[in-house]
Amino acid sequence: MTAKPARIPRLESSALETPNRILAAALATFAERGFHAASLKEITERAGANIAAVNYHFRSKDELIRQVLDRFLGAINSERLAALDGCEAEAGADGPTLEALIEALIRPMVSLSRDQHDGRAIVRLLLQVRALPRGVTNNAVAQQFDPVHARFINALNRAAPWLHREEVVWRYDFARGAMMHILSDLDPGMRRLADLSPSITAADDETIIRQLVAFIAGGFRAPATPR
Amino acid sequence: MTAKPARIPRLESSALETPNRILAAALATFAERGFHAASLKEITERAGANIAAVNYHFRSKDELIRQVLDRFLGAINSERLAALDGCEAEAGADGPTLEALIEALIRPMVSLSRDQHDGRAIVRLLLQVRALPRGVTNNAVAQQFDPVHARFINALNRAAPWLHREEVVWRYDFARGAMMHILSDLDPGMRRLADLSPSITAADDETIIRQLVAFIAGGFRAPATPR
DNA sequence: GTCTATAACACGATAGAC
DNA sequence: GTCTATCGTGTTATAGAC
Repeated sequence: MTAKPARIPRLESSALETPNRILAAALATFAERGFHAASLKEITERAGANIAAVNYHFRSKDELIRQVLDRFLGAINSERLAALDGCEAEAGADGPTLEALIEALIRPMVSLSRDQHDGRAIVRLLLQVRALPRGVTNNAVAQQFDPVHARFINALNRAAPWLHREEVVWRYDFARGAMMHILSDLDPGMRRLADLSPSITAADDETIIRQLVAFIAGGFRAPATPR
Repeated sequence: MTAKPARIPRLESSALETPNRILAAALATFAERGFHAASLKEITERAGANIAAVNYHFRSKDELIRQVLDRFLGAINSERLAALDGCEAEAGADGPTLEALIEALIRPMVSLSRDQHDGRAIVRLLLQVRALPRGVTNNAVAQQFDPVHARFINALNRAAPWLHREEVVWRYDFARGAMMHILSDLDPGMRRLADLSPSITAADDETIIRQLVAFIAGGFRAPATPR
């Protein structure tokens, strides 16, 4: 048996990081063209990798999709949970206020979707998952979001004791819808629909958050529905 | 010049209605697979037409997309405008209440998206347009919706005089987001995300509308944002 | 107006050299 | 781990017979 040549520990990070570059390129391309229309050719070219690299590092295009969702959705949700932990720690025995909870829910997504390069991409991906339900994407998103939803619903249930738990779930869903909708309106590719009011198109993060919190808190404060 | 043979008025409606059957099949297929992944082959097969029929009756796939959007979005919006006319006629000199306006906005979309076969398809198409902005689809949707938005914003502005017009626009946008989001959660292909609360999944139209109206009206009644 | 046939090309996946 | 080459299949669009 011949001795193998001693393995030199890799210093060239480029090799090890090829999968990361592919993930980043895939995020951008999926967001621009959609999961289906985005081709592995374009993704690998953007990543500076060979077209066969996707099948080597990930098993298939579907696996790449799953890993993109896992990686980039995880980031927002850990921020949201950290914000929730933070406002629960600050709050007294009664728990956080409605406004504090709503802000913990929406601020990470709003600011991510605006100052980070990948932010708008993530919003588009989430909308794609809803617009074109598929097993792969539904499962990846649900796995990332379900624990977050459960914690926020519990906290909101405490902060809005005049509502039954079911009604909290309805309103929590409405809140997320309001947020996702305005974020997609503020997407430059979508501007056409927000043109009704230029002051919205030009709004900064804090204005968006203030408007969202006011509306959502008002929605939660509405009296419980009869029956 | 030789006389043309007298033209017999067409009795076989099948020939004249091929474009209609293609439009219906296209709506369903676009909703299931997305604008890009939906192939003309599948669409024409569903319509019982030949694959070349799309290029004969419509110029291209993009033209087919535009005509599908024009045709099916027009239906909802005329219903919404009719509902708005109706509640403005009933109301006194002060104009309709907030709740009446909100219901005029959401009821047509909610009930269409549930009892009609094409309803869920239209919701998915609208989400697709937001998730993957493209010139063709953006323009078609904007052209259909802009006049409706303008009228509702004016009416809501009257019914919520404690808000500046800009703030009405924000909240109008949030309202539509809440509606679209819950409708997509109730899409059977999407169930996974609404599993948090089985009572939501099983809700009927009136419950959905009642919950939406309560939340949105609460959101509009929230005090104006400082500044 | 409907059909068949085909042109012209893009895709994901993989085998095998390096 | 990276590359080239290729297989098999899918796509839109169109030309031309009926």
